[in-house]
Amino acid sequence: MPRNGADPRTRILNAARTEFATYGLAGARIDRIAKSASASKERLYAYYSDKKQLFLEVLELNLREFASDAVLTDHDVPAFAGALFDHAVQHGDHLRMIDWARLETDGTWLPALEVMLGYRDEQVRRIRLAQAAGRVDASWEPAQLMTLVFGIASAWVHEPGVVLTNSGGSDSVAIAARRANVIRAIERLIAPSAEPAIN
Amino acid sequence: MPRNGADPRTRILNAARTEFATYGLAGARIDRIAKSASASKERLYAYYSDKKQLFLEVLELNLREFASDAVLTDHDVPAFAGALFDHAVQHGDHLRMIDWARLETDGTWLPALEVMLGYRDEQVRRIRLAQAAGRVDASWEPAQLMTLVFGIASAWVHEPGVVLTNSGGSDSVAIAARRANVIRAIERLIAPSAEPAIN
DNA sequence: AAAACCGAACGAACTAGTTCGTTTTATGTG
DNA sequence: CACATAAAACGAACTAGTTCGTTCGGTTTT
Repeated sequence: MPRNGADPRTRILNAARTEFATYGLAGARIDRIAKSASASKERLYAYYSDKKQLFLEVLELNLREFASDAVLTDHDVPAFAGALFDHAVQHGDHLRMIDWARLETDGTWLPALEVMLGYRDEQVRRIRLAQAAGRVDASWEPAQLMTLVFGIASAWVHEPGVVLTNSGGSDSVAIAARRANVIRAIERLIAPSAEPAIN
Repeated sequence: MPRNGADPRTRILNAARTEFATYGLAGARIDRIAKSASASKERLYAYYSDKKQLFLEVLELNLREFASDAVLTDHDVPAFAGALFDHAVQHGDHLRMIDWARLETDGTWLPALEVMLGYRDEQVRRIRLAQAAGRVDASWEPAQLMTLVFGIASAWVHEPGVVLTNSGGSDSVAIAARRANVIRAIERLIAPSAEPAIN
């Protein structure tokens, strides 16, 4: 855990990332972060004013990486969903942080999430383009479809049974199967057809 | 909040339900529960040995209500998804509790979740029946489809953008639109023989 | 009278954040 | 290269506040 050649500031930030992702804002321990970063609390508070601010810094960082990692390109929504799924698998921390932020929040903070909103709106815009290109059924309301894609890509992260028991396994075979199911689900969702209209 | 004519034990349990759903295990305050239940801490610890045990009691109760509320019947998976969605809307607490339990857990507890596993397995079995009845595409692996249905039905609960900002509104019109989208998504998923089964 | 209940106080353990003396590292100068 | 000086970092103790769980005398209910 201590393998961090970087300067204390980054060491602390990295330690905070796993600490907050694991225990949340309330459950995280400042001393544990400092120790795991091989740094002193004195340094921690020299760089970050607050426990909460450090938490928000981590959250924003995660959201930023998330946003730059999974982007809808070439009107290819299934591939986009696949990228979302892969990101969720490889960076489980990011999803956890988002959940922590959602649960531990009064609704009274907007600092980091403009990142998320900008990202979301951009992808929604691209869904609209994919619809114009005939790659996605036009009867979907873009923003709603976006939410569905997110929900499907992260279904295995939030599913109560699998998740609470650690059952279902995390071996690469099972993961590949899930990924294939995600792709297939999305393909079925977006397949253009002669269906009635919306809302 | 304090209007509870019941005996202290149930008053405490009810207060604990909203407290834990709101703040989680670590964030919940015993004094707040007691006060909100118009009971004394002395009574609380007379009935419940532990903060954690009270939390688990609440969780199990929620899972039980959840399991009896949304059941797959008549091979009608879209209706099942609708029921899941409705339950998520009307009992947001239950979903939050599940998320809290997932996040705040080391993986070292099985007390309450046998409820969830039994429920899950039963619904999976019914999906299999729906497939046999030709109402659901047989090429889906039942358990995987189950997870997808859950993910779709609760997509708006977990979607980062909507959820972190409280945007998107919770008016009945928006909710109805979401519900319709859930149904439509499921219908597209399960539609039999959309794929090349050759012949 | 006995049991259930309240209210208030208390102890012990934790924890965020601060302070301060000491040590290490970086930097510049002769 | 040697050396001085300042900034950066460490470590450990300390403050102040919070919170779980307990205890106990008094009050209401049965």
